[in-house]
Amino acid sequence: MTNGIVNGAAELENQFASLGINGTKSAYVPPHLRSSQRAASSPTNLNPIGWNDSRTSTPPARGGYGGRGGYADRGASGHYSPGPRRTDGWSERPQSASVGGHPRGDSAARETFGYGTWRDGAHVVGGRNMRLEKELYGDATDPSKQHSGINFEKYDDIPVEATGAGVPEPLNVFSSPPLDPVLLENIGYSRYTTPTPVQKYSIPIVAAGRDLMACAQTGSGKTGGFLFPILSASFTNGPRQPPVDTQSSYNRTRKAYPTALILAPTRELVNQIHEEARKFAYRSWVRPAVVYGGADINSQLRTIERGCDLLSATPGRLVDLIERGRISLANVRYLVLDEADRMLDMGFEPQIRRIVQEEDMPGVHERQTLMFSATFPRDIQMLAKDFLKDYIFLSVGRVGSTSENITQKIEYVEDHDKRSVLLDILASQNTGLTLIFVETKRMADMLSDFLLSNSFAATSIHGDRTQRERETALQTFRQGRTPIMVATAVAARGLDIPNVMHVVNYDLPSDIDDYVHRIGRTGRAGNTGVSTAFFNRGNKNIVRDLVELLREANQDIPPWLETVAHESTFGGGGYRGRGSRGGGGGGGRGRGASRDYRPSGGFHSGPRAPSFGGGPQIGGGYGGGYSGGSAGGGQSWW
DNA sequence: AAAAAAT
Repeated sequence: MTNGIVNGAAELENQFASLGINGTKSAYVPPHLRSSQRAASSPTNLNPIGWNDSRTSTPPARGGYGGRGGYADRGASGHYSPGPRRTDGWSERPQSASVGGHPRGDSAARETFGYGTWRDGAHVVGGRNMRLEKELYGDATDPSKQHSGINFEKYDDIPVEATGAGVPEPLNVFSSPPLDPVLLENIGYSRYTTPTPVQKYSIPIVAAGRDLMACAQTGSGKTGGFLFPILSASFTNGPRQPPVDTQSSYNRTRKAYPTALILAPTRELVNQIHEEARKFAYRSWVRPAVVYGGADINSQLRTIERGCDLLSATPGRLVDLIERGRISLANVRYLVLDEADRMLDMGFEPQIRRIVQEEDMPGVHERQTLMFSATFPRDIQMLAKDFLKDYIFLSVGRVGSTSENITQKIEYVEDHDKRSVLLDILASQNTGLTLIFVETKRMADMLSDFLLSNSFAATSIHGDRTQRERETALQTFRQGRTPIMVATAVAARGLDIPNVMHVVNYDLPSDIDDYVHRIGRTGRAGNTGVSTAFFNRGNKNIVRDLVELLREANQDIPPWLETVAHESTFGGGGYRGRGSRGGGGGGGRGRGASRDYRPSGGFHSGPRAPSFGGGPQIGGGYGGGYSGGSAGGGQSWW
């Protein structure tokens, strides 16, 4: 219900207390008083040789931060917009600290306005910047900033299985160690109180230097699950020395050498990850950056010039920038593949393999690799085999559907009745955001036009809209200015939009995993949500999985739906398999496939991880049985 | 079949 969004300083204090920031001994010391202390007392060289970064050892080397207009020129949509125009174009040089003529162009000012640096083997933490804090974290009343970091009591029920050799103990509170104190503060500002199950495991796993393969859905806190340990280690270890690049001596343009690379399938998703990264990198030396297609490449080039330590990217644009010689992966120490199954579905495998295996990225033993995927079919297993080493497999139970905080309704609606039924639904509710999923881009346009013409403030998001339109749509939806958004699959996964009260599957997907992801846009952060699906004869292919899912989630199942499920199971027309990927063997099934196929440590085969959720597991469910197949003329119930 | 993603 109430998701515990905090208000006021008292509450914030509580949170700090629960974060262990007060420590066991002394009272809370405000960060701006602590930073000098820390810098002074921090051990001079914790790091292996080669981690000291010449770029940051002289203050102006990262030029541009003070010289730009500061943070204000980051658009409200969250991505960087071009800073004030420079007359000298690209040729900003270290000594031109005052380039742009901004009054805050000196290094001291730079470090006190929310940005830290790394100097002489020590982390020099930046001072607080209230304006930036408000932008990053909002305040307790800003609904568009509310986040699922809060109120995770519900999440304690979510089963987690960690398998592999030497699984470290999970971490039950955010604490230092293992987390860097600066990160802990930022977690506090973000009003995260308790690690989610995936974070409880991923933090110690990554902190121990291990690779990770995690089957977890969005809403499980997996973004924090990889950002926290990566940023924490980065804060502590400092930057890496960029390799000597022969080009740079005669090339005026600088090349970016990120130490962490995060790949994700959609532009909005990388943007969202980037925004999270900005929150947690606050006041540290780490400069998060983001690149994706559809946006002006030149402004992206300028922003990565200003710092690109943790890069979130869609594969296509990243390859482009590598080809242009503007990004090198030689310094990558952490690689994250988010929504890996989705990326393969979208045909990114060649580009991903190119990025990971055919460019200058360090090999699997020289980096840490984390893969996140909702499912673990054969092709993801292959990817894991190639990209990971001796990884720990983490399986996190389904969040949205099994935790029962989403009420799922299935309505029988013929196609030609959908519009009017939708109007009825929208008219009968008055608060919260409604997200409507359709199958085609054309339908998304048509439906949002229709809603607008019926005086509903609606917008739409799909791949044929310009990136600017997409971002505007998302923004106005988040803010509640257009509380209805019609979306295609582009918005099905990963997007974290607080306060989505209702998800309408105007068109049902044919893949149950897509359905799970879609309804997972509501009921987040322990809130309750409602989902309504319009079902008709065109959706027979999902009915069996759907009924099974509803049953698992203790939802009411309309009797007619049971009938359809029964008919489609035994009456022929059996829907086989799940689309393109996977192929048989161990992996085929969506939910059943999210398990470690490796044996304990060695390399025999056979599933090992205990299962949860009660669904059929590998080899069960679909495999045998009714292979009768699609022909079998069995007539359906209608 | 559609969607997404580099131009």
